Amino acid sequence: MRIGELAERTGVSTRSLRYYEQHGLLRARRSTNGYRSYSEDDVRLVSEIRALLAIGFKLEETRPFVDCLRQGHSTGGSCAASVEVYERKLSEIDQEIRVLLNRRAEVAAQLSQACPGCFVRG
Amino acid sequence: MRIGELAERTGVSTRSLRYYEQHGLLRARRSTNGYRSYSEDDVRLVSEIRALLAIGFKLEETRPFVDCLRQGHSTGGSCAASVEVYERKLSEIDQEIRVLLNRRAEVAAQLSQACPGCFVRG
DNA sequence: CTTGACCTTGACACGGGCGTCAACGTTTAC
DNA sequence: GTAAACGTTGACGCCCGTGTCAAGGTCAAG
Repeated sequence: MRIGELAERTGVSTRSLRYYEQHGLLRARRSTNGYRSYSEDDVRLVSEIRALLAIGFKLEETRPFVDCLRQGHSTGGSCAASVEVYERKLSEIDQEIRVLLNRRAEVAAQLSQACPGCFVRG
Repeated sequence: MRIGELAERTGVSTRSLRYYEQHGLLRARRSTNGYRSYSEDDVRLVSEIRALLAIGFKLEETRPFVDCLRQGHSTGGSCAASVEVYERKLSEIDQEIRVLLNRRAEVAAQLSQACPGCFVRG
């Protein structure tokens, strides 16, 4: 299929698909006219990328998952490198949560000082 | 005092001070030679801005606090507009925390599926 | 042949706060 | 006098994924 159909089937803009390719995450055969040509596997691959981006992964972090799929695994997360990224991401998220909790406490403290009558739940 | 001294006393780069001025948060008198001239009050003002930025405020969101200080209040948070920003910020932070918690759960779920032996605390 | 839908590459814009450099004026110290 | 340290404005870069536009090639339908 061509890029337009892949875009439609995955819900991803052609701009993004070309961007993924530019960064080596998506590879396309080329037709004789120069058009990109994709297979069914690429639909899954793009879906995997989007699913990861949706839960806060950076594009670069999806690379191990993409490689994993290319190596024939049914799931992008089945490889050791992917598991490592999962675990690293977990700790990053935990760290961000800690930062936000600290910020929240700080803001709440300042608010209650500036406005003693304001009740701050939490 | 001139910009270099203000930068040193507040620990803020001159670049940042000019940036704040460019966005109307900091105002400087000008000496005859064109140099910016600051007062003691500006030290407090810059400190207020930095304290707010440090807890996740956007620069624009510090404006009510700055205005509040300019109106003679001893604390930037003593004005109604500031309190509103505090409260809005609190709910924004809460929302971000919820998003991160959802992401964490999602990542943990995918990890435990990809690697059943991996123990995920939380 | 023309129209229009599709494809190609390349490039600019965004947001946000700041680093950093250029090119130049001023003041201070020697 | 001159060098160093300071000041000025203006501009570009960064991150990062995407929108959007430009200028063109390709193909199917009429």
